[in-house]
Amino acid sequence: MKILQAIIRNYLETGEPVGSRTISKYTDLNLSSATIRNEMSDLEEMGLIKQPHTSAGRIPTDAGYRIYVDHMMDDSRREVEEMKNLLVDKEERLENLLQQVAKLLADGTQYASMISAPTVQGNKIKFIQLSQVDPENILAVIVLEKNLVRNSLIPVKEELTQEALLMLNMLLNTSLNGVPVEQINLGLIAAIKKKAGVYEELVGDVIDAAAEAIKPDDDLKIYTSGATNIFRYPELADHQKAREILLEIEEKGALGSIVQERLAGEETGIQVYIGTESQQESMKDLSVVTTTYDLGDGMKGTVGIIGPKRMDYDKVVGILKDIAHNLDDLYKT
Amino acid sequence: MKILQAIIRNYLETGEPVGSRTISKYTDLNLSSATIRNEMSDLEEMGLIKQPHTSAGRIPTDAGYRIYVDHMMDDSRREVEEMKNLLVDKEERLENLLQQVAKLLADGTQYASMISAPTVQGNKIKFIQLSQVDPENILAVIVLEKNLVRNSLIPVKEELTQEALLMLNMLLNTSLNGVPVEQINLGLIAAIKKKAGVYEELVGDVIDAAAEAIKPDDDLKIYTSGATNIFRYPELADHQKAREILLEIEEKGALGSIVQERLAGEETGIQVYIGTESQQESMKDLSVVTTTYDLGDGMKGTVGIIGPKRMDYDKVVGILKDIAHNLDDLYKT
DNA sequence: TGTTAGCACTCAACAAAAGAGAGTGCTAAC
DNA sequence: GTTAGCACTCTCTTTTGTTGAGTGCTAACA
Repeated sequence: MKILQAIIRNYLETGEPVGSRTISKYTDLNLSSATIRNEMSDLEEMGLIKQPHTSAGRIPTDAGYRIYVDHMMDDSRREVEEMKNLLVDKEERLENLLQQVAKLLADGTQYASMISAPTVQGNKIKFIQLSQVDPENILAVIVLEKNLVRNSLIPVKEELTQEALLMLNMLLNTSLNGVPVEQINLGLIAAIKKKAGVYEELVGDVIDAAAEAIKPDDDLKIYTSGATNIFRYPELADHQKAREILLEIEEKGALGSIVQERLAGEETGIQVYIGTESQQESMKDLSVVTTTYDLGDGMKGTVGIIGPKRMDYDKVVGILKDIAHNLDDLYKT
Repeated sequence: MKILQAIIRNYLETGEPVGSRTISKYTDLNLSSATIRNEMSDLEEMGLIKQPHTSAGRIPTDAGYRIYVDHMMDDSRREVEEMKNLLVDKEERLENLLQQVAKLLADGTQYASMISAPTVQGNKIKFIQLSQVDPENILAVIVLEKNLVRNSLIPVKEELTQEALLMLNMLLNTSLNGVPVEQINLGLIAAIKKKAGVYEELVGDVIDAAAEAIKPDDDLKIYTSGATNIFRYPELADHQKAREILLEIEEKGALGSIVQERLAGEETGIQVYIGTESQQESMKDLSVVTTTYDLGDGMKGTVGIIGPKRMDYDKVVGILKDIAHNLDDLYKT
């Protein structure tokens, strides 16, 4: 239905309810406003558009947006050029990179953005080393494939001898090298402990620390940017709403669920949540567009845009694809 | 002047301009409204209070708040009990701790809060170790006093021999052990390089990496929380203002300057910036109360509360002192 | 001299009333 | 199937009063 498309297009731009007159005038359909009105009636009956009040124009419903996103989006309209060369520098620290990407997205789209730290799934241990840092502490350094480095300080009762350290290092490396993080289980731990002899306890500590260091860190860390952009959209800028939305973005609760949902699922393309589709009460006036990026070797994360329901889906989808693509390439040099 | 105190107290509570009648009624001064009016005239002339418009009550000016903060605050009124046992758990990762503290502050005060990561000033190197992680990379682990661990991956052209590594480790440790980070200068580097012989280049890389790893990381990292609390205060919740303030908090520009100012100065107590006193246009409707915390060995940071000018200074100062105290103790076990 | 009562005046805030304008649904004609 | 015309609805804006809090000033009082 060309008319639905026209209505949504117009509403995306202005944010105002659009009336029959406007459509009749500013499209090349060459239909009078009366005809449009009839059609509108039908569309309303189908639940694709609605009137905020009698004698106002129509605005799209969530279902209406859905149709638009699924069938009517014009991929050629993508205005990605501006961001094409965004040059995600290979930043020293992942954290900064993510924050930078979030900012980039927010600035580029004028919406709010989020990006989750990649989860380290199926990452393998590549190198372990214990060193006596001072008489009371041993430093365990664990390097994973993809050169992720973690370290942990382990207090010890007494200083270890040079030989003991050497022995333990050897032991740990031979037993854990190439083992995926998830596969470190009690059985394996027990086996290694046994071989450690007197240092059983210490080895237990080291493995615990390793597990600890790897898991909960980036667990569900989400970086956001451009939250204040919501003030650009009058329909969201109202006190009550703005407050709720900002709180949501700050606390990241709803975003967390979305990210988890994304990571759990197998789907890897663009996903669009319109209004209540995200199951989150606080998101009812927002749309969230997400996609998955993949740093390789199971390091996946989610990146997305949060904006008003009347967001420029074409543009956002384009930009997200771009970013995800860039991130995908980043570590595959 | 008891009257000024009464006016400010009242205004802090209500946020509404306070009239002569109110003061006359709800204080134990036993003065009629007429008298109060006369006094108010004087206070206005002195620039301590002002009227938003004729026929409205008076509100304090920045100067008025200043007087209050400097001379009239009632320390006994502190309502810190609620937070007394806040139990800042010794979190694994500093970052989480700081974020947690920020949230605690925001929740406890109902204002926005900020905390800067501690700057590592005068921290000394305690331990350095190079290890061959894989054929192309060497991992440099640097441990500082206070057990701050940094690491950096250095690409190398060819694998080093066991002996070479041992030699370099020995060299680096003997030359850099106990050296404050700031004192690593070109002269020192040259001297070490010379001793490194064939590995001159590699050593240079390591030291560069070390310097790199230590400095810019936590440099001016600021964690904030509770930004949305500003919506609680009608005088800030207006679109335009709220947006500016939230943007400021998100971007952290102004906060950064304040933190730097604090760290540069020698003062270590509570500091209150009222309105324009912070030199930041965007802060003109806000007050910022900060204090410095000290994790020991020169690891200092700034923690503060950002709120409306009519914030409950007594309470905020109390809580901040408490938090700073807790943080001070944290690492001094 | 400091305090108080009284009064006229000002001005924001609220509410009711009056238009204006946009948009609709429906009917009748093309 | 499309269009013109018209009465009707409802929001939004503007206007006009009205109210009430609060002031400044003057004159009386202790």
